[in-house]
Amino acid sequence: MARPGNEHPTDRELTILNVLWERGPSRLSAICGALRQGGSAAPSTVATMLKIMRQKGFVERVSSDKGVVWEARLTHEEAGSGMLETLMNRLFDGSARKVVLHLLEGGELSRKDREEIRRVLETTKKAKR
Amino acid sequence: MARPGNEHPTDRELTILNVLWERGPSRLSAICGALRQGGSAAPSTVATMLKIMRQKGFVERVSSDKGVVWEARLTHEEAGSGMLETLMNRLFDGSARKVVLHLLEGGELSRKDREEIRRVLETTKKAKR
DNA sequence: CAGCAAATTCTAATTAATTAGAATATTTCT
DNA sequence: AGAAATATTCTAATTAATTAGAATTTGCTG
Repeated sequence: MARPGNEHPTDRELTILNVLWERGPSRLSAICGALRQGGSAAPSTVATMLKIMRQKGFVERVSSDKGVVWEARLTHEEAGSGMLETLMNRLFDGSARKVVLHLLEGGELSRKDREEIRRVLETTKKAKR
Repeated sequence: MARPGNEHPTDRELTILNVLWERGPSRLSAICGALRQGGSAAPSTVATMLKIMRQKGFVERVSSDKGVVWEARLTHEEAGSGMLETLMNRLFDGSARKVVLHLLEGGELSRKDREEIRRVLETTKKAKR
């Protein structure tokens, strides 16, 4: 047996997905253009990547009237939830509480951020569950 | 050029690190034993993995009086912070706030968890920053 | 101490991920 | 249309990650 392949997008794949999430369905050239900001990205490289991502179901290839466009099938939301959950399980005992506390103690939240969090906590206080 | 290699431990590497974090410095056999719960783990496989992880600086090989033991050099804390930060940057605009809100809204926190979070928010309210 | 058992290292095979040059197809401009 | 520019696909090379069989070393037992 050899490596099993990741269920989540890789780091490079994410850079491509990010473009699609931001700009919506795009043609290859547009993706390459967007990626050029911040490093190299030969068109053929991106194309190969898209092919593989397509096999994984992360993106879809759609032939519109004006050539081929690529669109994300995996949503930003799904990717975020999935990857955060995996990380949570692997490094935070599967506890969302631990993740939150880690962030709170990490000092990466401004006063305003904390305000907002408190507000959300209040709002959902009486919610079910 | 080809793949650049990940700065963070891979999923499999994390399973090994988790053992070391839980049990402290361990010999290969102990690691294999711990991994056996939950899938395969040929000793030679784990050994190869440790060798690579050593090159990456994730673990250290220490010859004690009673044979070789392996210990984690990368701490649980470091791995958690680093990986969470990378994920945050890639999928949450680098915003800890967004991660927290995502978790709050995901409904994965019990009433008790939310209590604790609120308490921590209070405590650090007047802190600097 | 010989012999068995457990532990460790050596060596190598397999697959995923990443990269891009060359070839081909398409569009655009004169 | 013909040439030039642009976009896309084909093909293949390179490296990381994962796996483990075989060989070797180390430790224990009778």
